Amino acid sequence: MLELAILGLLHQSPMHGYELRKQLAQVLGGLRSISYGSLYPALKRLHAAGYVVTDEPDPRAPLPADAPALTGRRGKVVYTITAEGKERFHELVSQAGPEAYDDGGLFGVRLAFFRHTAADVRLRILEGRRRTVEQQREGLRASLARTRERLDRYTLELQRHGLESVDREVRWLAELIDQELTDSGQRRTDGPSSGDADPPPATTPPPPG
Amino acid sequence: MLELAILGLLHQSPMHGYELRKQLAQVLGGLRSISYGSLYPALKRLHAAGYVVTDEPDPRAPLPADAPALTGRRGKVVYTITAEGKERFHELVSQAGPEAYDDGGLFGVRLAFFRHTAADVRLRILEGRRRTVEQQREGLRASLARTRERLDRYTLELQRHGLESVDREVRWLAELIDQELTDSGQRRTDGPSSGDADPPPATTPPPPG
DNA sequence: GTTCGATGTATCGAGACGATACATCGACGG
DNA sequence: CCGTCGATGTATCGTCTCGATACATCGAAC
Repeated sequence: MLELAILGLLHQSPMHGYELRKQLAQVLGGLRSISYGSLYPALKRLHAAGYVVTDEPDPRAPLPADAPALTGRRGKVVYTITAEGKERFHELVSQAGPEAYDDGGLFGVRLAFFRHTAADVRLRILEGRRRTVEQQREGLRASLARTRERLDRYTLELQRHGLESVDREVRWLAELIDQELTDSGQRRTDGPSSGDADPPPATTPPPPG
Repeated sequence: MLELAILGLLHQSPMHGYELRKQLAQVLGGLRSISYGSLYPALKRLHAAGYVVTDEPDPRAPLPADAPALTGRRGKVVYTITAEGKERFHELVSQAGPEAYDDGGLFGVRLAFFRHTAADVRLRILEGRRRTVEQQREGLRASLARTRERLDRYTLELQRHGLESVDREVRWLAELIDQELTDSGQRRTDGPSSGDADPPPATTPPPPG
């Protein structure tokens, strides 16, 4: 999951780990943050896989009193995405299977980089996510109906609030899907409207008919 | 976190790991489930600490072709809470510090066992949680206001939905707090109403005055 | 009588987390 | 001129959780 997020951010511009973490927290909605204990190992993996390069030959060497005169040198490492990394990113961003939406966290990251995702893939992911969450909702509803008598007030409130959250997510997804359909419907009659979304990376499905 | 949940369930009746997992999923609201990879190690820890006992002398011994004739014996393990376990549970359930509400998951578990928690602790936890979530909300609001121009439609929607969720949680918590206050206010004029909540485990703060 | 799904215990490797250590930097005040 | 404070910055450690998986038993359905 981190892999996608990091590549996505580096896709825009090279960055330090520190900056990466801040942007990540921002993209993830401020709730989901990311710890260094996850970030640096992830960067190491990406580096080992050749998806990113660093501007320092070996960031590990602590320059052991050999060249202390060098002012600028103090371990800062800028990570830059490679061609392979970009390829990998587009590969990840084009996956439309259950792995893309079954987990809420990953889905969030996917959504955050939707402007790099083809329109048909976007639609399939949104609909998959909706199915998943709808099933959650039904399970929750059933469980609540079955046990509502035996539950004390607090557990009941907890379940009720959880159910409402899931319900809201379903409605939210429905809105997003509607927007997608509307957009792709009026694709040629009207220029795109909001934000800085890329000109859709092609692969747009033919308008219904 | 698991520790509290497991002890809380075993507090009601002894159980198998399997059953424990199902009940856990139910209590946790159906969204947050728990995997065996967490459950069994947790049980092992609790067993090592003396908080639970098993009905099998050593569940590890696979009876290696020694006594295969024994029909009933097939590794089922029933876990029962001990006196130390109950003590530990009440200790955990009485903590009112930030650790009780800063993490949403743990807070959910705490809420699920609120009927074992003293009224004043309940109130402090609810208010602590509200503060935490309110701060999250403000951070989110500020971040959204600061960056709303630069965000594409999808990221914007993501943030908006996240903010709304947090906002809803704040309102929900406010309702719960109101109920707590109302209840403790009319404590002697009216019998308790809903669910099977235990008669409050004492430690009720004296009515305001 | 056998195949199937629920029940049931258990471990493995991958990876995420919080805490923490360490180092540099600019700014602020004594 | 010095100290220290908070932001920036890299990195690791131990602990925990997860998903996947293996294995075994059981009742019922076919």
